[in-house]
Amino acid sequence: MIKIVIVEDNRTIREGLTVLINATDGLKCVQNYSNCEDMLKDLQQQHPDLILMDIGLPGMSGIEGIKEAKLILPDILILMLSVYEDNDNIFDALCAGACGYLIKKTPPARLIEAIIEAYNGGSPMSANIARKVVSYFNNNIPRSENPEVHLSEREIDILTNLSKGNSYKIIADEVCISIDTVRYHIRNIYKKLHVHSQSEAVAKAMKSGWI
Amino acid sequence: MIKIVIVEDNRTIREGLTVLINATDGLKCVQNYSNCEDMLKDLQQQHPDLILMDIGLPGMSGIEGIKEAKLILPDILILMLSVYEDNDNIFDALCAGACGYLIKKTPPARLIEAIIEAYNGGSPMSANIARKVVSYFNNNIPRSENPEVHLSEREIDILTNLSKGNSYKIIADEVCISIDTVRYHIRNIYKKLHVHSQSEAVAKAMKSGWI
DNA sequence: TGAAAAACTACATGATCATGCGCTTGATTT
DNA sequence: AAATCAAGCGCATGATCATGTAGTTTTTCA
Repeated sequence: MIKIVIVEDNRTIREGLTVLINATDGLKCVQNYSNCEDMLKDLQQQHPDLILMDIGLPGMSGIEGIKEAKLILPDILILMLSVYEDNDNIFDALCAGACGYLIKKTPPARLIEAIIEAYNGGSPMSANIARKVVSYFNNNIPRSENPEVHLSEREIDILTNLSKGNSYKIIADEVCISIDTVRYHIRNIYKKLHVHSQSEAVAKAMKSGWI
Repeated sequence: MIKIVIVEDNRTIREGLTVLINATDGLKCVQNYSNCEDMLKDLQQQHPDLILMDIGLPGMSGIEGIKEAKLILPDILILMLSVYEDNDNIFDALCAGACGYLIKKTPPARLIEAIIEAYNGGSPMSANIARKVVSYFNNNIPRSENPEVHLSEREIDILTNLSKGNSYKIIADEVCISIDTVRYHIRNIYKKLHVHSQSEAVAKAMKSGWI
């Protein structure tokens, strides 16, 4: 059961959303609010999984609300639901900690889908929102942690296996090479990453996004 | 009619995709290739709307291929179709000019949807790809999968030490407890996380944002 | 206050790891 | 054709780990 709270000043929309969510198996709207302040007061106690948040609100804006909510519950998922599609609002929301961004005319079925997607580790965005986010990368090149270090496919494969707790023997079987070759690759990984243990290698690889 | 070309070295996949696309109203695969070089030669003449591009290719990589293709047809839409889900490949692809990124196990129906979405100004991404892209903007700690699992300060301390490559002995000194106590804590960590090795524990802890 | 829970210490042992050295093979470069 | 290189394989060994059993001390809270 995914526990949801809604922050939306328009009563019709707010109540419509509540009904929609409660009509869906696996979702429950535990509370709805017309402003951030009231929501924040209850947040600790309600402990929802996800907040459906409007941006244009009386009092504290939705963007501010995200930041405050994240301070109280750092793992809370926040899905923006907004009429605005300008870059400023989109990027401010994402920077503040939103994990998805939908425009208000999103059809109900897609909205439900998006909530579930967010809960399962995704980042649902309306089509043109996603394009704007991707466009941020398209031209400029803000890459990256360790540009000169390059790990081969095999090496990434082996690191991934290590992160799953597989022993050399099991990795050898998994990847269909001998255990000594596993050792060979791990040696090279250690050299490239300047580490001397599995855990350190896995940690570094994860931090750099290789696995 | 959306004109598509495919670049994919695996013949089975390539032909499967071609059949899938041609079986869909409004889509047409005008040509398919097993490598970027051949595709680039024809690109000007074929003038497709969208390229479905693999990353791991013999010869020029998919990433390089994007850049070259964009030089020839700056408005071409490029949808990556890759087994890789690491940040390097994702962001390199997006920076090079891809407008979407799907993992290879995407079901056919979703793939068709994604092509149409891309054509209509969207940026289709597989769920966890989208999350990684969004995470670039927020310092979002990925939500812990097991909210009820609680690690003590000591345990997090020790996990952090492991991720830095410290041995039990060194951790013992660092934290000022005996090496057997280090073992004791690590046992408990393993139990809580249901793992049986340092690497797996570190991987899980990082994924859950504990360290 | 007294019992339970959490934290810590200790010892033992088979399994696994980190790393040194050396070999083969096929692909790429010169 | 020789040289270089990446990938794979093999052996050896001291170090380190994973886990079982068994205690003690400290904290917590009913």
